Amino acid sequence: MESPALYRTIRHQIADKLRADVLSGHLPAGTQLREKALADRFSVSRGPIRDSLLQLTHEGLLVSKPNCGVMVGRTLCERIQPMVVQLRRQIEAHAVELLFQDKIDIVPALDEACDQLRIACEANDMSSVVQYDMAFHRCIVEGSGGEEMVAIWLPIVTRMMLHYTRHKELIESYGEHVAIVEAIRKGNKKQAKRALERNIQ
Amino acid sequence: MESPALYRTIRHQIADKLRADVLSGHLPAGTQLREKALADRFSVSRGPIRDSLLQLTHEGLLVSKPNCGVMVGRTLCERIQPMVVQLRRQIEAHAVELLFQDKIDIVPALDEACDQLRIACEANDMSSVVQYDMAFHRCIVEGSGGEEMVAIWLPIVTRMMLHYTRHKELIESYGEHVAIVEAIRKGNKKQAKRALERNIQ
DNA sequence: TTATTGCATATTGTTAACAATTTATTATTG
DNA sequence: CAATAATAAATTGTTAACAATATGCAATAA
Repeated sequence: MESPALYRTIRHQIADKLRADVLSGHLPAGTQLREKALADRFSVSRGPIRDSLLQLTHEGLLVSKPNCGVMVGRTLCERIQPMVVQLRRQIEAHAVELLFQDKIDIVPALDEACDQLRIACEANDMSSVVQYDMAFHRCIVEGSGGEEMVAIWLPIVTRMMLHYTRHKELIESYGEHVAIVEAIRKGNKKQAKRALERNIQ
Repeated sequence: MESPALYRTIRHQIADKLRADVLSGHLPAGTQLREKALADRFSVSRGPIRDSLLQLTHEGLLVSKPNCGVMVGRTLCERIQPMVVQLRRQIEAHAVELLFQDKIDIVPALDEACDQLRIACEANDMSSVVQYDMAFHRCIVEGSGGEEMVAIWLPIVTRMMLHYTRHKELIESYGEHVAIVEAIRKGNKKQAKRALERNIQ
């Protein structure tokens, strides 16, 4: 899900763990997170914990109140939800456009993400499902537009992923992603965009 | 530019000052920022400085390399620039749609922002120009979709604002914003969207 | 009984010292 | 002289203690 060079800093590892906990629904909306408790749990001091909480707050998973700490954010406001879906579709469609335009091959990376997604789906491991679902789409965005494009895409997709309960059967999600990678493999741009649009809702 | 309750935490004040320095071009791209130097300059310890740098890194103004510190980011990659402009136009157009739909009145706030923008333009104070230009558009976005919409909009507009050198004459920028607020005041939705689109490029 | 005030507790904000890592310099060797 | 290795300086990462702020509870008054 992250850069190839494995995490160096503690804050990244902690942020990843907390992110998975929030996105998988293991930490319900409204849950208060205490710095001291987290510091004890991860066996570090409050410094790196604060860094992680600050990061997740910026990602939109946590909401902060000065001097009062942070809590897990609520699901995306319905008022702007349609616009958010539209923006994400547009970004990823544009990403596909760039990939085809510059003949960038990300199929191996997508296959890898798909495999991990399938394993997570079969194991009913929500935390991993969310992680690899995002990793799949991140491949597309990062491959086409680099970190700068990811930075714009991330706050949007993160908020959409807050409480991932769209699919009755997780394996359906896997199928949708297979369809996307197959279209890209065939070089069928239009079909790839359609498959993406179907997956993003 | 921020919430009505004036800043309580040091990191917010420092982040605001540094943000203005970067966006106005006072700190050129590639400039290395040292925690110790900033701590001395603002007469605080490195703790709040680190928080501020982390925040600005997430906003896209700074780029970080672990164990090596942060530096001022480069201007937006041309490859994705057209998409970014398109996304921002779409967000703010949607914001106008919501404002009209729910009859939310933000004209007084826009007038206020316009006044401050005019003063900054006349004084040729780039730092303030950028600040109040963003504040103007933030009124529209926050008024229609709240903090959640701002969080999605901010990474986009921040990257567009990196090195604000579009206008030969700053006062032209002021005029464009007056046109926007006048259209909204008249209740002319279409004209408001057109004026926004002209301003966003 | 209900609301309010004051106090005790808990939590975050800040600081300064220490540890680990990176960068720059200098010495050494082919 | 060029390239490399060892060393020194500077910088970031982390920790723990202290200060400021907010929360919860009990005592008091209306």
